[in-house]
Amino acid sequence: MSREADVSPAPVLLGLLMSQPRHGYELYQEFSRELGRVWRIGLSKLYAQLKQLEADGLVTARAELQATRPLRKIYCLTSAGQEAFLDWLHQPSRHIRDIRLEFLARLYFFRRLAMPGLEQLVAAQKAVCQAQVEALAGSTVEGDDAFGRLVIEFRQGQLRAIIDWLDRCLETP
Amino acid sequence: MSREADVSPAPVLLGLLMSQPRHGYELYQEFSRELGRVWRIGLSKLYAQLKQLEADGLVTARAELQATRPLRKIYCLTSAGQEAFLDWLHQPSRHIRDIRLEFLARLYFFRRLAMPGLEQLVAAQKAVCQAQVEALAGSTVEGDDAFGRLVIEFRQGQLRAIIDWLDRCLETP
DNA sequence: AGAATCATGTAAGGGGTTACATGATTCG
DNA sequence: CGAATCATGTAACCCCTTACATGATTCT
Repeated sequence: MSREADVSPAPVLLGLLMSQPRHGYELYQEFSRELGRVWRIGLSKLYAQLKQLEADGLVTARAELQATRPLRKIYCLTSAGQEAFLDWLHQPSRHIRDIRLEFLARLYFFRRLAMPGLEQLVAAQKAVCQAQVEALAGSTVEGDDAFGRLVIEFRQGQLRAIIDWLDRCLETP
Repeated sequence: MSREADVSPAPVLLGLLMSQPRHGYELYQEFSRELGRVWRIGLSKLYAQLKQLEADGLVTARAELQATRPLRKIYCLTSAGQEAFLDWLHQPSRHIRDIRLEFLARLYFFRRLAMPGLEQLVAAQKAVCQAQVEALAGSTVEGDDAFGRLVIEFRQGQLRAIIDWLDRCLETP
C-alpha cells in the first residue's frame, strides 16, 4: 500500500523552527495546538524525528541546563534545514491522500510566516489534481463495468472538491 | 494517528469466499483483478490474514494435493464467517478516510452478490457524512482563525462530494 | 533457455504506538 | 495530597513490507 513513503511530519518541525529555536516538548505543544486538528503526532515519534533531523544535519541541538527543571535540548535550524523546509513548502503533493495533511500544513506555514508564493503553489496543486481528473477520465473501463465507473466518479468527485476548495483558499485573507 | 484500528482487508476475503471456496493464491488474483484499483494487498499479508481468519474460526482450510502442482489449501467460509461478512457489509464507515476503501468494497459486493439492501446502506452512510458536515459547521472556531475555517471547509467539501456521489451511486444500474 | 506463473510460506527489517522510567513543580 | 504538567528518552511490541526459499510448469 504505502510503497511511496508516508508523509513525514519532519518538514512541519522545520517549519515551526523557522520562527525561532525551541526544545522538543515545546515543539510538541505547538504542533498539537496549531495543527492538532489536521496532523497528530506522538511525543515518542516527535523525539525520534528530531534525532533524525539532527543526524541529517537539518537542525542542531544544544543542551540547556536549568536550575529547577530537567535539562532540555534547544533545536535550531541549519541553513540546510531552512532550504529543505522551503523546498518542501513549494512542492505540490503528488498523491491525493497526502493533500489533507501536506497541503493544509503548507497553507498553515504560508499564512503563519507570511510567505509569498501561495498563488503559485495553489496553481501547481490545482494542475496536479486536474491532471488526475483527466487521467481518470481517459482510463480504459470495460464497456459494462459499472463498478469501475463508480470508482472513477468517486475519485473525480474528491478531486473536484479539492480543486474548488483551492480556489476559495486564495480568496481567504 | 491510527488509534482506531486500520481498515482490514479480511472482510473482503470473506466476501470473495461467499461465492465459492478458493485457495489463497486464487483469492489473491481475484482480489487484485476485481478490486486492485481500490484496494491493494500483498501476498504475504493475504496469507497472514487467511491464517488469522482460520484462527478466528471464520474460515476452515483443507489441503488439496495435486499431481503435478504443489499442494494448496482450499478455504471455505464458516457460518460465523458468513455472519461476520454480512455484518460488515451492512455497516457504514464511521471515518471518512475509510470510505474510499470500505464503502467501495461494500458496493462491489452488493453488486457482485446481487444483495438487497444497498439503499439502506447508502442512506446510513449519507447520514454519517451529513452528521459530520454538521458537526464541522458547529465546531467552535476562534473568531479570526481563518486557517481553522479553511480546514473545516476542506473537510466539508470532501464530505459533500461523497454525499453527492452516494446519490448517483444508487442510480447506476 | 530464461522468464513468468503457479503456490505457499518464513525471515528479516523498518517504523510506529504504547508503556515504562525518572523527577521536580504546580494546580485543585 | 494526588494529579497533571514539564521534559526527555528507552524498551517492548505489533504490524507491514521486502526479500528469500522452493519447485514444477508454461510461455516467449
